[in-house]
Amino acid sequence: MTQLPDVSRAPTMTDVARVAGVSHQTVSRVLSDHPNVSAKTRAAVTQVIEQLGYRRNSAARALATRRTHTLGVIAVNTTLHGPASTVAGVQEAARDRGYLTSAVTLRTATQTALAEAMQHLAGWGVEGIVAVTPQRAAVRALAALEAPCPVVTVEGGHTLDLPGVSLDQNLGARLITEHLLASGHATVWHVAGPPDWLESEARTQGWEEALRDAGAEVPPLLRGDWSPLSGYQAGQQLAGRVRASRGQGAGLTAVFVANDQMALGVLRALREAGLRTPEDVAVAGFDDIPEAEFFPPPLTTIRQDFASLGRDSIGLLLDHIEGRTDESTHLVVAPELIVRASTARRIAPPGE
Amino acid sequence: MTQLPDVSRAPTMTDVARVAGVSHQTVSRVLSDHPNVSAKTRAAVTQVIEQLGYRRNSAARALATRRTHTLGVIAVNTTLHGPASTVAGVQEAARDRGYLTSAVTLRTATQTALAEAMQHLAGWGVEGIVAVTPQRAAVRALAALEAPCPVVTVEGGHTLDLPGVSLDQNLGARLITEHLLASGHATVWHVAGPPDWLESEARTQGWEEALRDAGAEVPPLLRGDWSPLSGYQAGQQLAGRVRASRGQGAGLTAVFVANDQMALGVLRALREAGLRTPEDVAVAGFDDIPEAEFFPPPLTTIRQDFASLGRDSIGLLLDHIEGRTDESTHLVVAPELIVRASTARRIAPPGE
DNA sequence: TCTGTGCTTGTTAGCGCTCACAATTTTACG
DNA sequence: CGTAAAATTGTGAGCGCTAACAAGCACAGA
Repeated sequence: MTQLPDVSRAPTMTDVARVAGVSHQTVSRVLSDHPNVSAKTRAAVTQVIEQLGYRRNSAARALATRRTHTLGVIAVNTTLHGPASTVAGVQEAARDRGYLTSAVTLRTATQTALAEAMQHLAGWGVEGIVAVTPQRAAVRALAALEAPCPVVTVEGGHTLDLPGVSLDQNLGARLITEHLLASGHATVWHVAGPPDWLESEARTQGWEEALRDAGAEVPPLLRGDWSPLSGYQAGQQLAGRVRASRGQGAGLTAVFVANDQMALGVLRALREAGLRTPEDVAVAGFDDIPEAEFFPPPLTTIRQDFASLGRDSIGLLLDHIEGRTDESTHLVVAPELIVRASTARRIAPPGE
Repeated sequence: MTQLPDVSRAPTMTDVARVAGVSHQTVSRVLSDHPNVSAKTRAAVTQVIEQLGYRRNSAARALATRRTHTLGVIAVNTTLHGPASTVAGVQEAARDRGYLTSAVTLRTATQTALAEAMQHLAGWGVEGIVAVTPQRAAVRALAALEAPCPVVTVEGGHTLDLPGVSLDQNLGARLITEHLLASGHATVWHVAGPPDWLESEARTQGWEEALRDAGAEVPPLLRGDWSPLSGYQAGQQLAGRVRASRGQGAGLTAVFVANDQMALGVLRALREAGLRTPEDVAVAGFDDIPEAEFFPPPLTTIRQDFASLGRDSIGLLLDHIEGRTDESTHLVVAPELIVRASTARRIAPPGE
């Protein structure tokens, strides 16, 4: 019934104020939940806002407050499960905290590409950047760059003094290894990921430490490149060793594979070699990809909580932006061991 | 040597103007490549911009031009290869065209979730939205919503009158099917994806059409859910049929699987059943995921050019935003057949 | 020399919002 | 009741930029 202002463009705060019979500032107060507004006024304004379909202009707001409330995400390889989930987690967390995120996906993390991505984001006035950079080279390139805003890494390790958050890969590997040792295996073999990846290195380290702590023999390392094929090839080598090691001291009865995809390849190679899992060789993975539960047999693995990884990275970033902390902090998220059929307990260790 | 203005905050256009001895408007002209600026002035201004490290304030620009140059992306299931690549393609294309993108990832494409995502994006004044919604239900929900800006769908089919762009799934399926028929197979079996997915339906349709056009028998349909496990199960059924159909008219010698992941499962089931690929049964997939080339054997499949899918969707969206077209258009991207070892030509069709 | 045309530059007024402050009303309490 | 304190509301300026217009200048042709 009230007369509407010009329909040709989106209503402004002043339009709302005029219709509600208050000042534009009062409208602003209502919108930002300022305490000193009477309930009656607040209700009236809210009603007019609804009625006009008013929506705050974020550009004007950003100009006046000098805050864009926008964050940038730089990620490499977002087509893989891990990075893709992490980016999704970051975006969700940022959205919950009232920030807009914009993601830039890089094919390769060269310094040039990283610099360009930063320029792009800086041009839009992002207040902070989350960099999902699991490779050592990428983190190094990132650290060398002078950023126009705070930068937080995810899965970037804590070798350099960039603040960041990562999963406790080391602990995850220990959990897996200890679980296998506790299940009655004399030692645990390991198929690692590529050397430049921080995740890969930490998992290898955790595995080795767990073995040493338990006084178990440390078998030679096999290496893959995260792909199922490389796991398959490693699996073939392992199958050969199983036969060779039969009846000897610490036989090959358990394998910790650095990710689930490679584990898939290992499982298949073992199966083709006539070895049963877990009866002959127990196999564990890392990541808990959605398919892992349906592997033959269902895979024991480490679950990574990407949502909380995202939440923590955003929390850390906002701490820096809003000046709650100056030091470069490093948060670590605890992983969770998921035990499935591929590592069922050995009832009676045979032939030892 | 020139005196720098207050360092405590980022330099503004006026700062640049003062140092360069021109008006702020001239600086603005240089920045927006306006033709009527003398070479000398342009050079001087450019140099000062460099020197001060000046960067245009996008919020102020957006406020003055009433253009945010921001686009939204709404996607479901971005942890899968297809959607993840598509989103990356969209983001890259938008960036090339000078737009900022912000992505919202949904777990499930309910109408509520879609509406919330739109509200979020609308709050930041996005000028358009790209929705990556491969499920029929999601497109329907989207069409029912009244959007605050132009919306373009990717892989949303052209059933409803939303403009969009999609891969020619039908053609892809035909290419695969015709390739198999041309290789000497009497007919081609099919493992389809879940029924609610538009991609799945179009692939099934293309397969069926190609068979009918060639006058080939249309075998019963098997169905999976995109996962390797479901492919494995379908593969087991297929293996059973192979034995049953030996020596009969149109035997089971070729299978078109609706995506590469399921094809992986099929390959394994066939292998376990003692059947060789491609000698006994040829297998083809769809998507060309990075692993497909390394499957045992390397998989014949359909490559989807996600980058051009992204580029086209952004092109279409900007056409709508900038008023170059009013009608809802639907673009279709042609797929590419990648022939690999899994469908090697049959030299002499045995036993027929 | 004068006028007209095109090129180059400067001036002014907002875009829609928030901040700091001022003005007004209400409430509290001696 | 009166007055101080608190709560509520309004006013003006300005965030950094672009659009529209105005002004200055050089150069051509009459």
